[in-house]
Amino acid sequence: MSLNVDINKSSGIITIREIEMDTLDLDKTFNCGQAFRWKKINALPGYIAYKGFINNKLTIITYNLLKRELCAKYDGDVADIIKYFNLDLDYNKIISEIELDEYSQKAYNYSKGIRILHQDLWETIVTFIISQRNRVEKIANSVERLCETFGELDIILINNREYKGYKFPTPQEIYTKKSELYTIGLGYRAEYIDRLVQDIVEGKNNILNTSEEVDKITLDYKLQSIYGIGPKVSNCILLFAYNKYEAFPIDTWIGKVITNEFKGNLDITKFGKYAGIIQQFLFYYAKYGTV
DNA sequence: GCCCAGGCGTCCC
DNA sequence: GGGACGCATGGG
Repeated sequence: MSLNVDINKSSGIITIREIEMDTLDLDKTFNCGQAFRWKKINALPGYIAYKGFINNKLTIITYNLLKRELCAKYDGDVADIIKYFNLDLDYNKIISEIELDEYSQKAYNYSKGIRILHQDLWETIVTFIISQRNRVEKIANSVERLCETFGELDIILINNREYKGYKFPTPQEIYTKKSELYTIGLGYRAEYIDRLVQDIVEGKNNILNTSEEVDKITLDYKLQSIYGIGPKVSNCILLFAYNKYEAFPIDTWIGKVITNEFKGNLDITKFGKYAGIIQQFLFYYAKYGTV
């Protein structure tokens, strides 16, 4: 599938045209619980705008509802934006090839517009370690404090207006003053991050050097051998960072869906190799769709 | 104050 | 290998 792309040389703004809301809805995609650092910012009428990070570079993303254009103020290549949003994946085609049961169909109708992002591995590992037994709103606060405490300030300029944000800290940046992990309200999860940071910096853990070509089983094993990462967090990392779409995280919400809607027995293989996308629809519908 | 959250490690059988 | 149980915080 070919994308209609344009780059404005003077402003450096990347525009990707003909992006439909029902295959990329920024509000749903950024707030569905897969990413925790995108913040909605003021925009002109007819636009949706967010501030966040892509490849750990401060980025402003806007969507023009009328023209159906996605814009990115991003210091890097167009390919990075396409990769981050997985824009080369045709969601309509993928969904049309899955036989949805009645409940999954309802979940899809409610959730369409969510795309699984292709997020930074290290950031995803840490944020989903923090996510365990936690609330989405609180996870975002914890991650933000982590970035403010250990990360580097990034600033970009659009029309003479400054936008600021703290980058996600590297393992080394955390390691150099890691005792502060215990002062920013992470609870018992601070120790998990502490040990992982130490193992990575001391060369005892090479998870950040693993290729995305490695198979899901091997990656899952490597992830779950990390102290503080179990099946659920591992599946989130496999899905949101490695984009292993067969990954199907089962959390409390999906657990409730399986119990209440599928009589305790859901065969996820019926969703095929993109089951993880359906999982996200089910999660979003269960959490937000049924008041 | 009490309850709970995109779970996991540790016992114990 | 499976089922209880405790777990640090902060927000409602």
